[in-house]
Amino acid sequence: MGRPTTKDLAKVAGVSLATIDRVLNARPGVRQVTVERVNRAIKEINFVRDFSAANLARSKEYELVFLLPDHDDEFIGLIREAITEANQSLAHERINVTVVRGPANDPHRLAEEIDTLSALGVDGVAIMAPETPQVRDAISRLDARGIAVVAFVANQPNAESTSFVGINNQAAGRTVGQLMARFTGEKRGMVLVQTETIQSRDSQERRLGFDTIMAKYAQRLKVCPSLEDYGDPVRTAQIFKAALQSDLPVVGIYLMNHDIHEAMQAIEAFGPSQGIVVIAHELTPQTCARLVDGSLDAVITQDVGHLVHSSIRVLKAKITNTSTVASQERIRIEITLRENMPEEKPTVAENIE
Amino acid sequence: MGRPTTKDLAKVAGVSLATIDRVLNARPGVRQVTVERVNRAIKEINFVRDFSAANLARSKEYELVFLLPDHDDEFIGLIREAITEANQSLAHERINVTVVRGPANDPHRLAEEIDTLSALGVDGVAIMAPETPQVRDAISRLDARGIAVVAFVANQPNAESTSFVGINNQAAGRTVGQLMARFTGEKRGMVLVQTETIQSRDSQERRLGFDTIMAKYAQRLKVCPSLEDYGDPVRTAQIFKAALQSDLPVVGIYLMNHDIHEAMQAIEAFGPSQGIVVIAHELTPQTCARLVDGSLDAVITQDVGHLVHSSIRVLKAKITNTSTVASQERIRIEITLRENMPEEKPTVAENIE
DNA sequence: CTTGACATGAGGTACGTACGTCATTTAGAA
DNA sequence: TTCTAAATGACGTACGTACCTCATGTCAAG
Repeated sequence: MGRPTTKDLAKVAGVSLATIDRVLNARPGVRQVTVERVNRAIKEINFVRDFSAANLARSKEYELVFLLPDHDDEFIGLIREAITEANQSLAHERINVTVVRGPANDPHRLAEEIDTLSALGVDGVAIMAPETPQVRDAISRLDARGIAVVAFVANQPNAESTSFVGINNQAAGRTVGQLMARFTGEKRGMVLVQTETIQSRDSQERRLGFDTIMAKYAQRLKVCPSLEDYGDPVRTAQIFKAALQSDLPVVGIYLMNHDIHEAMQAIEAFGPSQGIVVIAHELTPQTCARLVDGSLDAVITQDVGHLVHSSIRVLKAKITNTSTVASQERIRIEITLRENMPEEKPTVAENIE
Repeated sequence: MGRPTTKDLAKVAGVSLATIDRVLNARPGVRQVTVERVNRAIKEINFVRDFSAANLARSKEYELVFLLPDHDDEFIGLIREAITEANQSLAHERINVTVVRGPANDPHRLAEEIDTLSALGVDGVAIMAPETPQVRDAISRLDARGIAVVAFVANQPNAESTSFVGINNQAAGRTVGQLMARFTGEKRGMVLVQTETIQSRDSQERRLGFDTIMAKYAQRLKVCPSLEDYGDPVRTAQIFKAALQSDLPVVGIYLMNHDIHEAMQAIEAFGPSQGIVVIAHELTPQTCARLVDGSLDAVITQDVGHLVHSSIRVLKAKITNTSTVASQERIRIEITLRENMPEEKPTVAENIE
């Protein structure tokens, strides 16, 4: 005997299949007493709806959308790859994932973009965007229309009923701090922190965590105010040149941006060739290469595949009103050194023949 | 229009549903030319079988077994929890996971245990056991009966057609080496390496990786021969006492065992209270606590939930003869410091009501 | 030409659920 | 009691696939 079915449930609850159906799908026309009788029976025989069969019968596909920033850095690229991959492996489960790009730095237009989604028969949205009042309101509107929402990578702490899939940035900053404190040994000097803009919540949280640990464990080091480059390569070069040529020797650099290309070039151009501990975020082809050649000492990572899959699971759970396994949805703050970089291991299973 | 169905496939291939069925399920009675015609049509319309529907029709449950060592340490406990959890979340997918315990250190009896499994209608087995000829042969026998096998945590490199779900232990050892080299700063002295037995393949690989890095980056440190404690608490205390009271100061300790309780007690009893860098494996309640209180400096981790889920996905893929997404099945070597320890974040989704 | 082996088609039932229609029962008010 | 609306039951069809039976087609050996 397998799991109990709706038939078993009907028998135990002493009602017909039709009533079971009405209760399970929250259709009208059932007395409260009967609803409760059915619910008791559900618990009694530990009934769980067979979602494969349910979806089959509904012949419904879940439409999920990832709303990503419209600029392209390597991190976003990895996310898009992971989404494509997920879309393929989830085709079996009647889940369709698409990507929509939105202007991350224009809250009004972004909010409009979000509003558009609700018209398109979308069932769930994962939003990666800086927190703004406009976005928060747009999320509420989605919520009002019964569309599931997840904050993806960037938290939306003020949007209610929106789960967050991503890392605790303050903890990430602390982790970088700890590594910086330990990797610099007993050296004295200056630590640079670079970011695109200190306006962004992520930057602020990471910086806060970083400072906490530096203050606690590395008072020998002087942590400079964040260097903002506003995404401008010329400015990046300038600020690094200035900082690296100041009196105090630079012993550590924390790169908060996803895109580290310009910064690394500036460091190589103006800094000493050896001995600066450089720590960055996100494992991309570029950061990988730089871990290998030693120009980066550590990279703080959130597993992109995990981020995407977790978001999808959470969205699906919200849509079908089921529960998720909390421990599985926790995104780890990973530390990657040259030694524990993922290798390309050979594919494990065979293809369909 | 959703995905193509068997009907569409039949139309395109110019054959009947019955023939499609025979081809898809490798039933006899179809000419080779016809099989190829169907296969061409599959590619042409990009047909993918709907496994939910297929499983529904089969009304078959997949029986998976995790064969775990019969001793109980915290790591095994975590694995068992993860399996229980997975079993619940996979009930929807008609996957049943059970745990069987086997005598890890008695290859003959373990092999018998494995043989028993094939009688029980088991479809797939994840085996966590040291590599021995007996086990390898038992795995071949499973294989011969068409039962999918995965080597879990401990690799079985000589068992053919057996995938491995776990980490590269040599890389893990290298990672520990790098951390040890950097965390000890400029200090000089001795590094201890403790293991249950240097016989085990895992220990050997980890040690090898560790030594490679120490030789390369920390020649100032003297790495001692591995201290074997054979799982005996008394012996653990003895060897640590002797090592810690020798002439050269101990600056670092690498604990390879899952169970670190005895070792840590000995270190606290006989070593200096401060300044020794201690690195261990696996994130358990105990190692967590010791990261927090500072008596451990770093823990090398493989995500247990990921291990379990990945094994299940790989087994399922083998059984249904489908493919897995390689990047998703790669188990990361994670570094955990106090700062990036997983927090208990509140459950994200609601329960069924 | 017959025979038989094999290849293929046609059609049904089942899996567990969704969802529709229509008939019937029940409860509460008149 | 009688009427009415609400609650419930009975039943059919559908989703995409598996798997069974039986009929029919084809081809080559005898």
